[in-house]
Amino acid sequence: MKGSTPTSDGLLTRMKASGLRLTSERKIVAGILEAAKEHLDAESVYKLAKAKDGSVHRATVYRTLNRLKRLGLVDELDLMHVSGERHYYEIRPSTLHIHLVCTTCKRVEEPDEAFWDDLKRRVEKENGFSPEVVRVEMAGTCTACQRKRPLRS
Amino acid sequence: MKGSTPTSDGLLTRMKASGLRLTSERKIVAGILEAAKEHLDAESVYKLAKAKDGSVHRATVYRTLNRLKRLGLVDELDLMHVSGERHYYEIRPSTLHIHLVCTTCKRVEEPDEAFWDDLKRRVEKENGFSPEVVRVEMAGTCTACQRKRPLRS
DNA sequence: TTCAATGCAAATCCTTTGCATCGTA
DNA sequence: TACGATGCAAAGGATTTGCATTGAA
Repeated sequence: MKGSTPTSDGLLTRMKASGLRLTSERKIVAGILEAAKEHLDAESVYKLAKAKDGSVHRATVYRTLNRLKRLGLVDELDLMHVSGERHYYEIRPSTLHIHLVCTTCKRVEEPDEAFWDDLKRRVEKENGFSPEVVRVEMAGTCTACQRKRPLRS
Repeated sequence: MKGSTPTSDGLLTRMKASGLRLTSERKIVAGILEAAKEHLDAESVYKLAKAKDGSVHRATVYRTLNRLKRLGLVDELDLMHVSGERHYYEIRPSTLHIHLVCTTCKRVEEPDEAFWDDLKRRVEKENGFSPEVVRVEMAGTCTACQRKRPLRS
């Protein structure tokens, strides 16, 4: 995750702009999503929230994640199920998600967005499709794991 | 879905090659996946299977989909949750999925794979990552819906 | 003050599992 | 024939919902 690179305007600001009431529970959830250094599933968000304030209820976390998702402020990912059936939440980075998931070490890289413009232009030109949100997920082998296992085992 | 374009070798053939027993239930499920003209979730596959043979049990369908998924013969998609929380199953086309999901009419286009090589080469060169399976999902507006609503409503 | 958001607990939905039986290889 | 696959029913886990209460705007 880019996690600590605070996403543009701050999630809270955008939540407010979307007309959401900024309750203390929502502030906690937003904080967790912004600080996340790895992808978190709903249960993990709940546990972290509960650790900050024992009174936060699971249902509230689910409701909040759902609302954020429906507002398009947060996205739900499965990371191609490379490491299980869980679903992960992350702040919508802009319009583009790129995840390179290593099937060996399970680590997730998020490269820079160099080819986005190409991709977008191409799809617009060739398919007449105007993309708003783009998700690119690749499962494969990362540099480190390629070195460890240079030939097929 | 490309559905009716029978995927390379036929799913059944590849199931057999993977060492699976070809029971009548599995043949039914394979047939449904191959014939599908749209993306199907587990429940839909079950209903279609049940329609073909009333004795097919839901658990069998789930078990079969799971096994196919773990074998890499079938992929599970969420299509960016554009039209709900369901998960969809499709035969793994090769190594590449491209889905353009229209947020207005919910239709899913699957363009040809022109930019795949570029994308792959780029990721290999710039990130040292060697992709095996690639999923590109874009949510946006399709040609038809752009015409219907040329400016932002 | 008002209406959205929360906590709580029950309900629901989806998926998985244990076990006896069946059928493919 | 043997062992993997199925049907069935029950368990399990994740997520949602109704309702009374709380609290942000």
